[in-house]
Amino acid sequence: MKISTKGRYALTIMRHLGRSYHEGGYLSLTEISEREKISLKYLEKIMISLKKADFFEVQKGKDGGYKLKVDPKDITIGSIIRAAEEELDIVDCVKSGGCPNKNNCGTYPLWKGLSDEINDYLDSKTLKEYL
Amino acid sequence: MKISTKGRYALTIMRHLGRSYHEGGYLSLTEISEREKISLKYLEKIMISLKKADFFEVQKGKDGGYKLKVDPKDITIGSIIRAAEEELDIVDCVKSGGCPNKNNCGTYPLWKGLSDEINDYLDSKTLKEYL
DNA sequence: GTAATTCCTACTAATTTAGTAGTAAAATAG
DNA sequence: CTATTTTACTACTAAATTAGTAGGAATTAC
Repeated sequence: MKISTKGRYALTIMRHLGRSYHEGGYLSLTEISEREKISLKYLEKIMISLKKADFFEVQKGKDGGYKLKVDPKDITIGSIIRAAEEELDIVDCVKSGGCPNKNNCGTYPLWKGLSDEINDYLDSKTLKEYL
Repeated sequence: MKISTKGRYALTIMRHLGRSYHEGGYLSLTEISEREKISLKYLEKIMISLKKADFFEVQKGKDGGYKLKVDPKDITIGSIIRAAEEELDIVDCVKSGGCPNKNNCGTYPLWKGLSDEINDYLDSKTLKEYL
């Protein structure tokens, strides 16, 4: 049971963006790629997932990049990880539409409880706390 | 981020063993395999991991199998899952000897906190509660 | 001694995660 | 207006992990 590098790199991206939040300019993936020595192509791919969450404004072309449009104090770590990992559920049965037998399953409450625990924890932390 | 079938099947095995705890006899994997429609060979493999935890007495040969030597009320779900999954750590950096830079890492406390949260939750539940 | 069982070693298949490649489209500086 | 920089899109490959299978040796009850 692991948080994938995708999730961890997503947080890395968000931390860079978070740190430049008050400066106002755009930060490009090229820049983050160089600072972190992570391939630009891989960051681009992670960004595709991350964009679902609608955290940023995008500017193409020279001096372009991304900037946060939400204050880091209002972005939870959970929302970042969920966007990046597509699936943050500990077992398939807890996702919506998951198990048709959940009301009759001896272990469903266990996995549901764990899943809630994880999500609550990650939602209790904000990006600001980890800049 | 998922609990693997290995972990879930390990719990399935332990639930069967837990339910027959007070009868005292041995329960074979063949029997569990038939009840649950899970391949015997796969259950055997999972049992190899599970045995590390020293939960049972083993009897080879006819009418043999496994029986718990620890009361289900004293077995935590965490101890089962950790035995089965080899690695219950959310990121590599939290395992012992993990990251050499942990004291200087901006996100180590996040992952460590999450990891502790998960383990504490699973250790707060006993097998008895899920028979 | 035979049937049922665990124990041991090795292998294969399937799935997921990680990472790369190439190009198109947009935006801007100059 | 054009060269450059950047995101956006599509498709692929490689590596690692997870899931599952196969065959037989050792042990035990009857």
